[in-house]
Amino acid sequence: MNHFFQHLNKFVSVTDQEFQEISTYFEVLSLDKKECVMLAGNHCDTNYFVLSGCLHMFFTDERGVDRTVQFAIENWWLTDAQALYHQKVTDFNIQAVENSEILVIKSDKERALLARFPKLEIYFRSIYQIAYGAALKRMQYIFSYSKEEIFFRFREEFPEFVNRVPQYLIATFLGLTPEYLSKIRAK
Amino acid sequence: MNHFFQHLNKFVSVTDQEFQEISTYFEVLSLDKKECVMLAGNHCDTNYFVLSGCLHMFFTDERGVDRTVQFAIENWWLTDAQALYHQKVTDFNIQAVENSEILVIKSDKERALLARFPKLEIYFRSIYQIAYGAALKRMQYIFSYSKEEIFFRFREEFPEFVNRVPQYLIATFLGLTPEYLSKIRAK
DNA sequence: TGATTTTCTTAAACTAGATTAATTTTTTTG
DNA sequence: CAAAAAAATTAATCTAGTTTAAGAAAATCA
Repeated sequence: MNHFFQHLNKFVSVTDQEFQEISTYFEVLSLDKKECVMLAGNHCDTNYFVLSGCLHMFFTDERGVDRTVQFAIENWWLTDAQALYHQKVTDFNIQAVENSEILVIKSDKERALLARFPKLEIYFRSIYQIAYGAALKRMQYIFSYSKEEIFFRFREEFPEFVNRVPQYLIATFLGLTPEYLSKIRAK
Repeated sequence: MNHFFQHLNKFVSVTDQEFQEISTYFEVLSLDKKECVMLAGNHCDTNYFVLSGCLHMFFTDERGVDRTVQFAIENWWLTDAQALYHQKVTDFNIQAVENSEILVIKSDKERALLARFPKLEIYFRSIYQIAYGAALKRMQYIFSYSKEEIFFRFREEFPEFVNRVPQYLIATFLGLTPEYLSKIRAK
């Protein structure tokens, strides 16, 4: 919970007292590795914040292969932003990569929270702006470089990450097969 | 300008009087086809809103090929969100695909605007949330389908768009070569 | 500790899509 | 309208990365 308080305060000023009230809008949840919090086919009305551990959001493609579209480690928010915004059914799953502690907030609570503390709009605007910028950067990588280069640049930039997460998840996140990733690493 | 007023009012309530004041933060700019408003290598401190026409944001990859990462038509915002947020140099260009009318706002003005009208945080949070959601959806498409399928699905979903924008721009946006796009269309 | 499950590796055959290069069609412009 | 520039097509060649299939290593669990 403390992580979240600190993260909030990077973007807006929140007093201890305010945070006391803010935290009543959330639930804390402990997840075991492989446990899921969001399932394809369900209505998406929840947003998740990672206190510790690691989650990933993935979907199952037409041939039955799981593809990770987003990882989230400490201090990251994760949800199907589109489905959440439009109150639609999602076709993504969110699953714990490691044992994790997360904050959970339903979208009606989130709306109430924002109404009660308008300055948190600034916080969420920043979060989404950063996430959107990162997504465009990722597009740029995918279009710019060969798969081999994408992997090496990714490992360069996020070494802790590559050590922490199973290789085959990294592979689908970067858009290559585990076999090919294994091959290019064997140099 | 009217387009912008209507777009704002889809997300927050803004009176005519308020809008009068809001509009003083913006500049209106007319662009000829092919004209650029953002250039790789420059500091990114501006955000753009398309009133009419069409822009695209692209970068030049290592081999000198231009790659579109984002289109923007009427009622879309466009900028390098990451560079804007961190006040960094951008490596994207923004160029008019057609003759266009756009709104321009510098980031210091944008900050001032948000300070003056806090409810606009809601507007921008929504904009970025939607854009982020769309970016993840696009990742999903790119990883799910063959390039051939990506094109046909894209054309299915945005037919006006495909008719309006040169094919070779669509091609780099979808991550395939103009030659291959031409080939798969020839069926 | 041994058994089971999960993750990673290796190698051969195959193909979607890139590359190259030349030509045609369409659009723009003076 | 003719000339130039921009956009689209075609076809042959080539390769980065996938697929398939099987085995090895590591991690988990009872």
